[in-house]
Amino acid sequence: MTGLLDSPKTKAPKAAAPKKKRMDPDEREAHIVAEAVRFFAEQGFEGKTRDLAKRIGITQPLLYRYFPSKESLIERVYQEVYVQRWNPDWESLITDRQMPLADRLSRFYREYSRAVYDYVWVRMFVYSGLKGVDINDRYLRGIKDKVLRPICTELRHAHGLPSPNEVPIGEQELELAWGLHGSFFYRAIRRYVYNLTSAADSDVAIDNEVRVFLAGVEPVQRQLVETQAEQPAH
Amino acid sequence: MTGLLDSPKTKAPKAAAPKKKRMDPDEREAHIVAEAVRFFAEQGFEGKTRDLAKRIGITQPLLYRYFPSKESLIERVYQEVYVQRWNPDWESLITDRQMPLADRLSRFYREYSRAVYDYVWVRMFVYSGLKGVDINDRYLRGIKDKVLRPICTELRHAHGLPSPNEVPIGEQELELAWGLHGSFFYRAIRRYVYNLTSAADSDVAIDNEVRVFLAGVEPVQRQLVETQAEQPAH
DNA sequence: CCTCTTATTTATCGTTTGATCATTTATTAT
DNA sequence: ATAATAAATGATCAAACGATAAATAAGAGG
Repeated sequence: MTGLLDSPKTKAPKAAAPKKKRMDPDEREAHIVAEAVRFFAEQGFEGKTRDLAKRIGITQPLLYRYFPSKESLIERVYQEVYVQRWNPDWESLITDRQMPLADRLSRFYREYSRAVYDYVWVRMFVYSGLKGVDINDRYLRGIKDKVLRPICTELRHAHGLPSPNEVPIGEQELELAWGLHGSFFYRAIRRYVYNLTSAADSDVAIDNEVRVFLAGVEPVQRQLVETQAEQPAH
Repeated sequence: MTGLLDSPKTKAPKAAAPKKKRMDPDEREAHIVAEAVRFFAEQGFEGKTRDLAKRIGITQPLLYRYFPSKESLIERVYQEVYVQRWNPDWESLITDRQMPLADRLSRFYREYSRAVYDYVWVRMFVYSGLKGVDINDRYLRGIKDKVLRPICTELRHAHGLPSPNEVPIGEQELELAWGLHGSFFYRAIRRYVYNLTSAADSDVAIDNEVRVFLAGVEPVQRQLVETQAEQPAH
């Protein structure tokens, strides 16, 4: 199972620990990481190690027995959050032309939301974006290549337009797919960054967004592709 | 000119100061605020006062002659950023039925982007969202009431559907408008939070998004309104 | 029971950070 | 020029922070 970010580590978190004054090192480490993930998602990476320790129920110096520095703990937290949240099957789902495109997009965004529509994931992604960590750039490049470009390609096919081999996908055309993606992801931002609660069911909202998009995108894409065909390289 | 956030202060920033060893207090204060705005937008509110002072070209204690605490400076920065960025004319623009709806939406989002599609504004808005400052909640409530609900109402009118007085606007219906708004604002996030550069012209992208939205939204909204009419209160 | 190992704590160091105060120095008024 | 005003600096404090080292105590093995 290859993630969208290539990362070597693959380690399943252990089961919850019973009340014990002294923990097995592996257990303790897993426990620290698990709490640190939520802690930094809430407080940001400037969160204080003393606060984290208090929350875990240990003393602050104990953190330094398991991680040589705060930075290394944060590094570990990153891995914990961003690894294993991408299912490579999704790429073939989007391009599976035996299924109607509307179903493919709905299913993809429903399943993708299961992995990503999550307090920790969203906040940490935005935090690291603001801080300029390279993770976002890599990840979004993956989104572009493995989701948005394929969507454009499938739209071309559905609308009887030339394939990307014949006419490359232009910036504005790609922006259409970003629009769909944005209407999806912005809901997560509203919820987990802005803390807005919505009574609207996410799956239903996804279906509706896909319907609106597919019902309206054809003439716009057609125009963009025709323009692109005339001026292959701007 | 009433802002989307009700705020009392209205003070125009002065002109740039010439090289002078000693500044007029008003000038100096304006200068500090102007630099602090960019500084906190970059670094976040945990940015150090010493770094800020070095950047301004003054000593750190001088900040405390103009602001009693770091917190008060941040408060001032908030006001500077969020006041005067809302044009009340936009509300009447959206509801001006003498103009085609497509033009209204395109014009609104083009003009709105002039005010909001900005490094400082976007980053600070997201920062304060993560930190749980109340500004976001108030602001987005304004967006909902002054932009998204009106859009839903105008869509109802354009599609010959009952007005919100007869059938109230449901959550999922509102979510459609959030979708348009998200496809717009997510582009700003990509650029200023994730630091992704796009060759796509923003105004063109807005026009395309509005076109896709208007061309595809009708059947979905119709279905939602009909469902809503049957079950007025969930 | 005693001993050994080591997980965990207590105490503390060096630095950073927001904030204060006495001093200096540029500018204005006389 | 001289005195008065206050803008700006240098020195420094107290608390907070990441990190270290020595002391404590929980658990395993004999």
